[in-house]
Amino acid sequence: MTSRPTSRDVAKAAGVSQSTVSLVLGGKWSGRVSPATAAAVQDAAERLGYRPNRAARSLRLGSTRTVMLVVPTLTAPFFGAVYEGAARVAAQHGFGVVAYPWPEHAGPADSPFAAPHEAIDGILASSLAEDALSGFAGTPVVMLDSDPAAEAPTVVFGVEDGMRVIVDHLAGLGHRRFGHLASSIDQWTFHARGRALADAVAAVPGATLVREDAALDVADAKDAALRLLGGPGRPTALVCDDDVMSAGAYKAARARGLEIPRDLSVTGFDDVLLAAALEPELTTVRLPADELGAAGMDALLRLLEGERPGSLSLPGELVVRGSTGPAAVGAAPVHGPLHG
Amino acid sequence: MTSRPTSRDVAKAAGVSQSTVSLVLGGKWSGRVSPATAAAVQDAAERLGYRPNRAARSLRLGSTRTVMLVVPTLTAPFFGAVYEGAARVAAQHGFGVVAYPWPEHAGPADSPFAAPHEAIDGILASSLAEDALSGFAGTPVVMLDSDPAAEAPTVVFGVEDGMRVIVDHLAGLGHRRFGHLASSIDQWTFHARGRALADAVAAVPGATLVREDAALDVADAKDAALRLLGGPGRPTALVCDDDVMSAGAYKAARARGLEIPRDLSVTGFDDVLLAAALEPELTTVRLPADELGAAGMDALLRLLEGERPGSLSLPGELVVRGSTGPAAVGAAPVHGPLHG
DNA sequence: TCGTCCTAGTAATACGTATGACTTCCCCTC
DNA sequence: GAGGGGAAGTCATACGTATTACTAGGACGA
Repeated sequence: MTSRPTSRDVAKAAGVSQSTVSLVLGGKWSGRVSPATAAAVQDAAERLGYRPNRAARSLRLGSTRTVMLVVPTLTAPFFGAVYEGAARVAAQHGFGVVAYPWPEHAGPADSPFAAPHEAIDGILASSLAEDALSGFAGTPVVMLDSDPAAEAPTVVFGVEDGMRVIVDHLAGLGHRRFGHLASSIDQWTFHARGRALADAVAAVPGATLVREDAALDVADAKDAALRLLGGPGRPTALVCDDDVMSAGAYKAARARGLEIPRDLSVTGFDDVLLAAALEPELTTVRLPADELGAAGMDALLRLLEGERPGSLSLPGELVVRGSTGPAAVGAAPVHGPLHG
Repeated sequence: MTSRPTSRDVAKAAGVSQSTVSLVLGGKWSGRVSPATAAAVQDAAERLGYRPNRAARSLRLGSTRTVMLVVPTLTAPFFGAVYEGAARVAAQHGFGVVAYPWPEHAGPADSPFAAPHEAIDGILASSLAEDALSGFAGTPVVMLDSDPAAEAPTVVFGVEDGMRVIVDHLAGLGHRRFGHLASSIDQWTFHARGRALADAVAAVPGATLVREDAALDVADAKDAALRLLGGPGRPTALVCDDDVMSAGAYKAARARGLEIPRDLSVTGFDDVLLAAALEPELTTVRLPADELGAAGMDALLRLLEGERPGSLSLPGELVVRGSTGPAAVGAAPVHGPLHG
């Protein structure tokens, strides 16, 4: 036999009918098939190296046991980790995951990838506006790192806590003048980070916050950071929307002759590989991307089974490294402490 | 109608038989169906939003039009880019790509991902030993960045050229004492890089090469680099097996009080985001990972159509940035220039 | 001894598509 | 007017599975 064996081949080998094979291998034979026969079937299946044909099974069951993961890109390690977390959980339930990189600026028709409407049971979409998925109406969706106000169940990071813990850390080091190197990307994640930072700074008596927006790349972030560090009364701490922007902040600091962390503290967000590669190593908030993927897949599988999973928030963790230090004394605000 | 329309629904709406719908939508109706009927069918399909059921089609055709991409991980941007390149080409031919992260040290059974033997038409495997794919015998395979001596068709980078161009660049700057910060990973890619570097250095009159092995992470690379920079007659140029290791080299240089590129030149390999984030920015060889994926997928699709694609080598490109400079005079070999 | 229930299985069918074999119908030629 | 042949479709079937409805044969109680 040159092609793959079917359940009928197994049946013939075991001397039973195809139905029996299906019953046994489906695990639903309690009281329907004798243990001896079941064992014979399993033995035959093993011997022939039988694997159920997935297409046939999908056709019969009306379910592909495949889930689509939509991400802006896979070239960012963050989303790679999301994929791996999601795929791990999916595999435990016999589901496969097909990744679908989809730049946020692209419309539904722009995607170079053929939309596999028909081949999936559900969608896990990361960092995307919900309406980008029009055209998939009717397919169960779970959104990751997106506006929790959306209709679909959502899994996000606890950005508020993350920013608060950063600001607390910096405030504890004496910082009062904060700069925000913000992403100009129109995405819920970054809006949330901006709001969270503003709130956290507002909770620190006497603290000020200035903000510059930039694209998510090193060169552009450097330019924005240069502006932040330009005038008098410059910030003593730069809070960046993500680690890559921090690299730009580093370059700007060097260009201005500022030494990190002596003259300037810098923080990131995400804790990707880059964070530990920088000099000095970057203080940042670690976001467990794989857990995001795993939790999202968990929610999606629940949704597929008819449950209605609630939205969820995952905590980040502050990782203190070498890029943050005490605020220079001379850099403190001239006026004394306010509001006690 | 709440569930998705089938070809039979379209047939009813267009007033024809299901066969006709299949013929028209399959595009094989030249001389079998009148243009008017064909138009009516297409119109009805459009109106109902008909999409062929992929499972049924797969079952009928015996082909899933899905290809598996096996990579060590997706958390490395390099492999994310490979995926995107492969998926782009696949989509143009109506194929989907399911990624399958598989750490090289894991055996076939160790993978947390259920092996979808039955659901794929072919395999694109990156940075893997060929025998890791036992158990997929009979499935067409194309190997990426792997030993071209393998049975399967292969697409690799022209590592020899890459290393030669690095060494030429450095030799042109006066360097003669080279250090190799090598990956300890037992993988064809890195063996090839080691050989290529040795050959390139051997071609430079009076040049020497010392080597240290390390894991592919910043901390371990730093330790190895410290050893390389330890003794007298230390290398004036450090050639690293990849960009991440270069970050370790930077840290070691700083620890030794060496300034890059004044006291020490450093080069990387791959040109990932990190390369441009380092200070100074890293001179490296850019490997077009997406082209690797695209070329590999192209070869695989050919293979699936019965052709026998040959192996292919893709050129890298030297990107000169700030981490390489003239060899310090005092560091030059004591004997004068040889061979003009 | 007959009806009933349980056990251990089998037969038949449907999922939605693609395609080879057929069927009409009509035009054309001799 | 008989026959050939092309155009335009339709019929029937198979892909491999999961599951529902059915059956054969005992065992058992009354």
